[in-house]
Amino acid sequence: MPRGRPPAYTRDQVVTAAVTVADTDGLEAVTMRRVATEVGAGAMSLYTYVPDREHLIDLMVDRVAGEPVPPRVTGDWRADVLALLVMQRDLMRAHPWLPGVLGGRRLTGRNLLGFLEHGLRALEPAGLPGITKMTLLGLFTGFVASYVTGELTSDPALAAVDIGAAVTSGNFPFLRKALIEGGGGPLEFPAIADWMIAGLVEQARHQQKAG
Amino acid sequence: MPRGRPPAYTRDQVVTAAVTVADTDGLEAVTMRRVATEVGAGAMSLYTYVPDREHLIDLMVDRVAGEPVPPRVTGDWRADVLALLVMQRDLMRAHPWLPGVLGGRRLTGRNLLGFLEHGLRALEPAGLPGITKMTLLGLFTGFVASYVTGELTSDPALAAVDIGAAVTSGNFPFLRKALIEGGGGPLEFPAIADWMIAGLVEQARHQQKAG
DNA sequence: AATCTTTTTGGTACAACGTACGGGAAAGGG
DNA sequence: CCCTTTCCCGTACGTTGTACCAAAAAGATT
Repeated sequence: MPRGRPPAYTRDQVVTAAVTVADTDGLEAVTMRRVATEVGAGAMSLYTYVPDREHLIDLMVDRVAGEPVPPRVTGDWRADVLALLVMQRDLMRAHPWLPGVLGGRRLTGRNLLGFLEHGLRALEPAGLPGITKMTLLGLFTGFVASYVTGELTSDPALAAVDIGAAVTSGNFPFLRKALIEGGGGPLEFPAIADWMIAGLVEQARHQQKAG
Repeated sequence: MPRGRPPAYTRDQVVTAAVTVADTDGLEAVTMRRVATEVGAGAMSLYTYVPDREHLIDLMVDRVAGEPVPPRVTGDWRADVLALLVMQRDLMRAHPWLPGVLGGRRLTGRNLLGFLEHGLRALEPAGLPGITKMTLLGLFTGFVASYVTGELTSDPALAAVDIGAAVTSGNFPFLRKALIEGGGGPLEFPAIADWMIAGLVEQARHQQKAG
């Protein structure tokens, strides 16, 4: 039987509140005080459930990583990995703060490790060293993150450019032309993701043979 | 002739100091007070040269983007873009804070626009709509950033995983196997970057035809 | 020469942040 | 009934970005 005063909240509540705040008001709104208020607790009470803010973000990542149910692995590694990346993309679009916190983050938590496990299982038939498979999965996820970041900035490149400066001065003729001319819808994610998967795996095989 | 009290410092000095601080102590060490101290000015004096910290980071990005001299465009778009990406990678390794701040940032500044211009010029012979070219360049840069982030975390995947938890519990057999088995050197950047460039451009062409 | 106008300097100050500290509260075990 | 353990959370401190303003330093004007 547990001794001492029983907890009034749970770690899950805290993480859930943090994710909700991040989803609605962005990651910078995830302050200890704000999350505590959302939970209904005092600010310092959070530290019973979480060692610090950085760790809380780790938990947020692992939380949302547990939302989607990964599709069955069929044995067709190319299709299986593609399905995984499509899932990752959907996840990042549902939680726009996710791509931004993924870089360089330590992989902790059951769900995140589960993601990795699933990817490794999907890549198994491709026949590569384990470390190489992990490297590839990291590259894939990074690619998805940067693709989604582009998507979320609403119009990948156009909106991100200080158009006035570019077009006014005559110093950027190609940029000027690219901005003026229209055409060319957005690149479809599944197609380019599929290409990436096949291409990088093939590359890894080549380098394996050569090295 | 300029009226009023003459400035004691320059915007360039401020940005240089900020970049130096970021290079040596990381981006989180780039505080207004710290940069001001480095310059030799009072903290609030920085606001004469820079509207706020976020803008200062924009300027830092544009500053380092002006360091390398882009190689000549030869007309072989595949090789030209590859040279550009190799240059980007070197730049990010020299300034490890760079990959982390690139996501979703507005493209401002002569040097950054120059980068884009150079990429567009290199991609010109590939024959694609301007917007598509810009989207591709964004994807390329994102890929380089995530590759370098993996590199800088010292061992792409291995170090990033909480090994103990994975191997101890029997829940992650594939992960366990991947961690135990050795082999497979790191993927060589130029090779996979080259593959990406060729593959994505080809994909974009296909989608252009279909759409 | 004296004053006015314009611009930069940097000290003071404030709100918001993460979080260390510690006293009080709430439970079970003796 | 008290002791031990655990949790709650108010107070407080150091650090952050930056608003505000008086003082300083220059050219322009009289």
